[in-house]
Amino acid sequence: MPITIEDLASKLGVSPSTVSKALNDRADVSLRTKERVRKTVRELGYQPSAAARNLRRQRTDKIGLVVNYPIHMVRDFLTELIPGIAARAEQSEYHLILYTAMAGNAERVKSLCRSREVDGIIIAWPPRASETVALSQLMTQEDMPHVFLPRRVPHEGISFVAADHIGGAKALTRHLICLGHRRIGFERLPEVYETDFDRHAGYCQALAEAGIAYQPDLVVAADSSAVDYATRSFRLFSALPEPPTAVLFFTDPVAIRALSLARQAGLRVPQDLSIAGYDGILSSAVTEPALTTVWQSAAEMGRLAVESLLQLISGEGNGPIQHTLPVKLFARGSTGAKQGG
Amino acid sequence: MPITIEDLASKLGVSPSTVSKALNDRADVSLRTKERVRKTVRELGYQPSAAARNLRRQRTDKIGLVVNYPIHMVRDFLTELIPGIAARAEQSEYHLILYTAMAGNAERVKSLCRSREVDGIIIAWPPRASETVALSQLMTQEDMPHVFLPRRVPHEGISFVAADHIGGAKALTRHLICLGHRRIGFERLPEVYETDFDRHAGYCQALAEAGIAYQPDLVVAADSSAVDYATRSFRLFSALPEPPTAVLFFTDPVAIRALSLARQAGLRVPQDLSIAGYDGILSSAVTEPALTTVWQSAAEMGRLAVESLLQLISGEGNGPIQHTLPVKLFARGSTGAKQGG
DNA sequence: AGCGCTGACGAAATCGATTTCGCAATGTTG
DNA sequence: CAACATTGCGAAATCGATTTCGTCAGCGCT
Repeated sequence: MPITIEDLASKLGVSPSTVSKALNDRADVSLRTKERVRKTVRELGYQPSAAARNLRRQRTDKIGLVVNYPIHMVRDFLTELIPGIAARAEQSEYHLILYTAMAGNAERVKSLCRSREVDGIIIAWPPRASETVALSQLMTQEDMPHVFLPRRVPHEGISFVAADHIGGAKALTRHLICLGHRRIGFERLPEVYETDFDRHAGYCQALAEAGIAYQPDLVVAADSSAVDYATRSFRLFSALPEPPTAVLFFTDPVAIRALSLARQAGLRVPQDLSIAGYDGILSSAVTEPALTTVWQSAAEMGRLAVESLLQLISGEGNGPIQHTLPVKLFARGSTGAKQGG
Repeated sequence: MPITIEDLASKLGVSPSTVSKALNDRADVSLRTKERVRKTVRELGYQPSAAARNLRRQRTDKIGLVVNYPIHMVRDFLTELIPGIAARAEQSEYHLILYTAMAGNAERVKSLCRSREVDGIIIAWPPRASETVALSQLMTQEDMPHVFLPRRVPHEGISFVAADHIGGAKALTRHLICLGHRRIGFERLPEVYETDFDRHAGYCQALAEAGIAYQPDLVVAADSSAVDYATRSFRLFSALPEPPTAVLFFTDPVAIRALSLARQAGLRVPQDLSIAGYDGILSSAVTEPALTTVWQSAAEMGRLAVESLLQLISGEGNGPIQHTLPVKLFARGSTGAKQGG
């Protein structure tokens, strides 16, 4: 029922090809004709059929965001990421299609590639390194530009946008060291993602630079399968013969939980125990005391991911694009100078 | 470069039509052939071209979400809404395309309709009533199914999914009345959206049912153009000759800000002043004291919106679909029994 | 044998744009 | 003035699927 290019053409007394060429501003249409066409297009409100264009031009001006992770675990990040991606994409007349139900399923990614319903793909949360490499190869074979996010991928041939987690953990650790802390607890994940790896490295570096010996018992592996693993981690720290005076928790929610647990245990924060989180979720600003944390701009990462992807799509840059963004330290009330000793 | 239906057909020694019919499980293909086709499809990983299908079938199996509001103002809601919509859509083999850069621009909505790149549209945040009606008519003319969200639209011909703001404000007000409050402040928006209208109605109803006279001076219109309008509203309440003992703020962020302001003013919450918010954002749970608020499940609204939209698309239901969802009261520490008097 | 019917398949039209190529009408040059 | 270039346009092919319609073989029935 909508108006087609044919309708337009017959109304103008020219051929469809001429209309098409006029609208795409080709050289072999006279200025006069172009004007006539554009005028009528405005009057009739003609809009070309997306499907027909896509089919003929073999591109869709759309990019896909594959969320490769349980959404409820990364909500805060997505909240920033998705608008960031959409806004940047729309600047370049691209649009964003969301795929949230294909977590870890390479087969579905392959189908997505072959259906050609997007020109490029952003994968949020790459799986473990080996799977990620396989996934990337698959997409490369299908000739589908792609960028991973927000974890770096330890492979030189793969494009990603990541936050500088070494720098983030280092900044946090340094901050605590400056406050006089020497026994700094560090919660890490048992899973072997680069994120964990990097943060641990940052922690180690900061200690080393300050000449503080690394104490393995101060590093606790979280058991993310446990229902309330925040409590578990917190207890492991406080059960140590000589408990830390400051603890870096792996995420803000865990740290926020730790604030309550500390209060329940009769510990004052930060006088008796300094607590820091990671990620800079919104809630971290309104706890009592406010949480010291490190923040990565998800919107900025999204923006950069789109820009990288557009480059890959246009085939400008040669080879993979890898970005590591600085993070920002928010030193707030939950960390303070070490008391006594 | 990808495999086409023609490749498949010649590999199998049948015609493209037969392959297509086999894949779409038509009756006029023998079981034996269907099996052969399916087997080869699996082997070759054939996936039909989305563009070609869309063109021929005149549908895309995609729905659009038009975010008709400054994103940073509705982040918390979108965080829940988008995954809710995407998840439900994907259940029915639909996907979600995001449009965030066309706020209030009817012309762009029209283009979207005419390009036929989506089968239906969800509009998040309808504009003022008259514009909404115009927008809806425009889409109806273009034969584009659509649903508004999360505000009700005061027009019987328009489909929407909304939260029960009358009930929400009523529940909050009742809650405060039960706690012994009689002078209950109510912050409202100057803009004339149904949301504000409904909440005010709920507030009035609760007062009326309790036999409490409505006091115009206890109702303050927020000046959302002011930089820190939370402060402005708070001061207006406390400057009253006889200040309220409890206040309903229009949103959680404002209420959270009010918690600080109260503390600064030397008021204890809830002993000296009860404070309630609205929306149930995540941060509301971690303030000190935690905020009493009302929560609407954005995910659930998204789910319902998709379901309504799918019905409109399939043409099952006749006429518009209107849903009003109950909201949930979270009575927390920021509201307490009225002291003295 | 003749008729109609059914089951299985393929040829060709179709969706609506873009792009290639050819052609006619001009303009330019030696 | 002939030869050649340039300009502006249209006919037709193309993208890759779906759908309509026609064909033909095989079958049962009289």
